Amino acid sequence: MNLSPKIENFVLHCGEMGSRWGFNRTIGQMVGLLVINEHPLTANQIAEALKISRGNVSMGIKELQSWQLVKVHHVPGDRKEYYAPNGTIWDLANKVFEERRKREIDPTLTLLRDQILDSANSPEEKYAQEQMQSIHDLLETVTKWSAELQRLTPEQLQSLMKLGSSVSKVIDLKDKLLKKS
Amino acid sequence: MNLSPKIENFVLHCGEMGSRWGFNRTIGQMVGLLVINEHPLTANQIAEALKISRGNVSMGIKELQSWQLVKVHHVPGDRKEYYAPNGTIWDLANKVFEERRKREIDPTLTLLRDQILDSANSPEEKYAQEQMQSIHDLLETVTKWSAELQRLTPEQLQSLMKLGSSVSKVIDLKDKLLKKS
DNA sequence: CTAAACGTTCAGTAATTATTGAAAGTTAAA
DNA sequence: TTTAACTTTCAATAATTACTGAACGTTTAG
Repeated sequence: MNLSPKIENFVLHCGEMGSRWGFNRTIGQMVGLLVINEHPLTANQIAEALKISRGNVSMGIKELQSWQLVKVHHVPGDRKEYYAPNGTIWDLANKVFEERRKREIDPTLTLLRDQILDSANSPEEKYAQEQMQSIHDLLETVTKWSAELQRLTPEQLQSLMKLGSSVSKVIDLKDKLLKKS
Repeated sequence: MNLSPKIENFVLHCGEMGSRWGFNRTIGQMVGLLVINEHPLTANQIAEALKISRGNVSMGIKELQSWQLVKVHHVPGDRKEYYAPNGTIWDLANKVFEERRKREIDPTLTLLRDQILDSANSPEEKYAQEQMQSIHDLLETVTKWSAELQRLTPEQLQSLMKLGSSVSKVIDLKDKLLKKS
């Protein structure tokens, strides 16, 4: 496993971005490495390519599996496990998006639902309650929207995104549209 | 600054979520505190409420300003600075979203643009190139889409998000719609 | 000009998070 | 059943990130 400079560059970049995408540097590099290689890699190949310990690879793979970002391949007559990205680039991005929604939004939504049920017993709490309600409504809207997007086929999604500046036209015609349906 | 249990609960939760939203625990708490309080707070009030040092508040405010999440108020005849959220809940969410796009997507887009210009000189690089192109296209689509969403008024945005399950109908009618415009 | 009241900076330290590597677990061939 | 070829786990440690508090900077009132 000797990476060409171009590929190494990409992998290192994924490492730097790793923590911003929700994992850590090593796991970012692992994603980059798996995505950029046409063929599945063994844990040892990953350890060697990234110059990290075998144990670290094992933990990283475990984490990536919890995000559903990798799948395991087996070669007949070979006991090693071969790891590959679990789907296309598009699929992976979707999974990251979904998983982050679960981690970044769902817990707050749960908390807010509980808090809102309690009644306020001071002016400060009254205001706090209102703010919590706003946050709740926002997050709920985002969650529903995100569920809708997940239901679309990749083609529909691309189609929607490529609407671009005509999005506002769509919105303006929404009412007319809804009457038809 | 003595927080009621309910409010304290919310603030602590914001702290726990802080790092998932892109900052750290203290800064998460600061956002929570500012949002949940009807009136702007001074740095000392923040320090006291969150039981952190004055210096930490100063650094936190600086960070929040870089995200454009707080604004400063002044009271005539009072030298203290009063901090408040920079807009509605909706505005804040938008700013976090936008800032995160800058940090999580833009640097990768820049890298990929450069890498794609270079020609591949081996089969592995050929494949790598294709993958990078896919990632690039995906990120570019997301970036453009996000720019579109930023251009909408909050009302239009809400309206779009509330389309819910009729999103697919909108997409299916896209062609018809585009012909009209 | 001086002092008081504020804000900022940053070196040192504390807290958290990531990594290693050795030990233990698992599987299957011989 | 033994052994070899793997994977996993986790305590110790390294690396990173966050926080404190003292020193310094700035502004204004007296």
